[in-house]
Amino acid sequence: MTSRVRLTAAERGEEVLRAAVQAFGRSGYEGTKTDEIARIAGVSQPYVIRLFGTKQQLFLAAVRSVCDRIDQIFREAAKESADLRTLGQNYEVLLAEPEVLLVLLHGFSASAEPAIGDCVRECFGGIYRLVRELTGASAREAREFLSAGMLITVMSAMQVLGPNAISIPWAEEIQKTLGQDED
Amino acid sequence: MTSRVRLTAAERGEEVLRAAVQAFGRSGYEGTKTDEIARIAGVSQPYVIRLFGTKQQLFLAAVRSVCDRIDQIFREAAKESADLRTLGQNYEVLLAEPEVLLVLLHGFSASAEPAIGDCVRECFGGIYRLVRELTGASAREAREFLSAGMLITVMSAMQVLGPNAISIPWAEEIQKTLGQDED
DNA sequence: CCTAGTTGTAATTCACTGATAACAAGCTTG
DNA sequence: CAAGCTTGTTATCAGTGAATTACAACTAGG
Repeated sequence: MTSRVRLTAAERGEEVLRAAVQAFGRSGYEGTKTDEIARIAGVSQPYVIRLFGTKQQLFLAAVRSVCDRIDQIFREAAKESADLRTLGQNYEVLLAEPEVLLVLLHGFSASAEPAIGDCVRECFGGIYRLVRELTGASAREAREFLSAGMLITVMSAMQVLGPNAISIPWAEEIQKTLGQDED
Repeated sequence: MTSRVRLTAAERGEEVLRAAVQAFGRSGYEGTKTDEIARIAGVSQPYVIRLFGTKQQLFLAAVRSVCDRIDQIFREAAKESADLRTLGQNYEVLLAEPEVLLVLLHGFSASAEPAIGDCVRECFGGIYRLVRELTGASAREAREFLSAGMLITVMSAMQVLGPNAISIPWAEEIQKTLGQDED
């Protein structure tokens, strides 16, 4: 019926994964229906399942995908200048790709599910280690850095930060302090 | 069948609300079934719905409830000593009541739902304002304080902080830095 | 060109879940 | 003690959503 082109399973899988990041970012693990992911990707719902086995495996793939993206951003930032300030500025760039932060947050939230918890702990631990390696920051400096990142993440989820953010006094007050020195 | 005592709707509502905080803390908004809440509270599932109207309204009540709890903890802490350090130490006390932090986190995650977003923004804004009022902290100090709180919250969700936390090197490294001075 | 593998869909299943309705039992107040 | 309100349950429904199965259409290699 459709005049869609045929892709290899790997290519189609990439498209579905991108759709999954969008959808999971909006509605979380439990809240997202595989049907919705299929609709975004432009394929049928059963095919989404066949490509990834289960909804949970697709979610894990989405979490790993956004962690890779964060990894990538930090590595590129460190090429410019290997300090926390530069990494932080680039983390805020992620506000323009809200799905990335949101999938991460939904991963935290779904950590009670054992398989998801394992994956999320590994990913977050990886980011912590990467930050310290790239910048040579102390544990405490890295902790403060990640803390700020977590606030940005939850504020993004609350839709008070980033593009098309709801304008609220307290949120703007906090936002103004984000550009300031960390030490 | 049961030899349960009859309570007033208000009293039973309190019990159901406590059960809801437990359940939503574990499984989030979408992931928690009203049936599970009913089981914990020891009442039938339809009664849970009748007491709160909808699952969403019950979730909102749970979010407000944990915000009140945080409010309460900060106010009590400030009676001892009205500074961020004292408030922070008391926030860490919440690690012993993980449901509180987890419901808050699940609230952030579910903020895409308009009614939930409104409620969560109001609650979080209230906490920010309260912290500043109680301690006289600057916007930036308050932001750093809340940032640390958010990291504690997500680490609690990842089960790497608090009682019966999974032991992981990077998590313990971060935890050690939490007691240190903030400035 | 035909056959075997690959990509994809339609139809269906089946367990589950929030919500409603109808009903039962207990209190309380005149 | 009867009538009416409150507390609570059982039965049920209508919708849904992940997963399975069977099938169709395309493609490539011999």
